[in-house]
Amino acid sequence: MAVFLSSFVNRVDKKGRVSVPASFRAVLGPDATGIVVFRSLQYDALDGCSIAHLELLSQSLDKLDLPPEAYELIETTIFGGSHQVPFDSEGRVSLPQALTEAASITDEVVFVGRRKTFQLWSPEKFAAHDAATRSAARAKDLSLSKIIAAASLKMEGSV
Amino acid sequence: MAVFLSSFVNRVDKKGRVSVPASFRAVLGPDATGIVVFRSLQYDALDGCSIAHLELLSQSLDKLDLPPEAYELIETTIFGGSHQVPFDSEGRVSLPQALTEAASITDEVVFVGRRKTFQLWSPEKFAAHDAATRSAARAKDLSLSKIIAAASLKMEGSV
DNA sequence: TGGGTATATATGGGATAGCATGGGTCGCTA
DNA sequence: TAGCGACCCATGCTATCCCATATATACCCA
Repeated sequence: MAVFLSSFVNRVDKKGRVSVPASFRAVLGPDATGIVVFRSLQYDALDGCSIAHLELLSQSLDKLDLPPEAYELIETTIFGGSHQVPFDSEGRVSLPQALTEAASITDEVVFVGRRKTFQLWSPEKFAAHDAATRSAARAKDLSLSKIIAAASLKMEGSV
Repeated sequence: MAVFLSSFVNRVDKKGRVSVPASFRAVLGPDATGIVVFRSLQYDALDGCSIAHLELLSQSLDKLDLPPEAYELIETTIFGGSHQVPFDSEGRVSLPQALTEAASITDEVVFVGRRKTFQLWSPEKFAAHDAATRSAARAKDLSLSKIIAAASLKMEGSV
C-alpha cells in the first residue's frame, strides 16, 4: 500500500492529541518521525503529507520558473503556514491551535486519504463537503467506470 | 529538518529581547552564534537568515550578471542595512530599534518560516498580509498537487 | 464452526524535561 | 558615576515521554 486511502474518524483528547490512522502511518513508512500539516487553500480544512513530500515540493519550486508573486504565495501560505508535527510513541500528533481553529476542528477529526496527501476535516464540515462534491459529480454525470473506460481507450490509442 | 517552517509568535520583553523559536535555532545548527536581520525589500517586515546564508548570497551576487544599479541597490539596502544579532545564553536576540520601528514591531513578533530564510512581522501586519496572500492564492486556484504536478512534468521533460 | 485467546490500535492520564519569559547582577563604557 | 548591555539564575507553562486501559480485529485450536 503506497497511497493514502479511505477515511477515518479519530478523537482529539483534551491535550489536543490525535492518533494518525495506522494505515496512514504505514504509508508514511517506519522511518517517518511525523507529518506536515497546513491550511488547505481551497477549503476550511487542513492538508497533511509526509515531510519527504514537502521536501519534494521544495525542490520542485527551485526547478519551476514561477513568477515572483507565485513564490510569494507559496512561501507564505505553505511554508510559513505549515507545521511539522512529530509522532509521539503511540503514533499521535498534537495539532497546533491555530490550525484546528481555522478548520473548526474541536473534539473529532476526519482523516481523508487523497493518494499522495490527506486532509483533516471537522466531521460536520466534511459531511457537508462530501455531500456537495457527490451531487456535483452526479450533475456532471461523472462515474468511475466511465473514467476508467476513457483512460483505457486513451492507452490503447497510444500503444 | 533543514528548512525554516511554520510560524511562531513570541513576546518582546521590556529590554527588547525576543526568543528565536527553538526549531529555527535547530535549523541554524548548534554552532550558530546569532542571526542576520535586515529590512524586507517588499514589505514592512524584517528578513532574517543565518550568517552563512548571507555569505552565500554574497557569492551568488558575484556570479550573476546584474546591472550596476542593482548591485548598488542590494549592497546598500541588504548588506549596508543588515544587522548581525548574537544569541544570549537562552537563544534570544535583541532587535535594533531602527528595524523594529520600520516593521512596526512593539511587544510581539511573528517568526514566519520561508525555507532558506524567515521573516519577522508585527502580528497585525502579518495577519493582514497572510489574509491577502491567501485570498490571492485562492483566486489563482493554486494548490499543492498542481504545483507538484507541474514540477514533475518539468523534471521529466528536462531528463 | 464456534469459542477463546492474542495482537494491534486507539485513547486516557501522570510525570518530566524543554522552552519561552522575566528579573537581577556584574562589568564595561561614556 | 550613571547608563547600557551581557551574562546568570529563577519560574511557569507546554509539549513530550512513558505507562495503563479499552476495544476491535485477527488468529488458533478444539
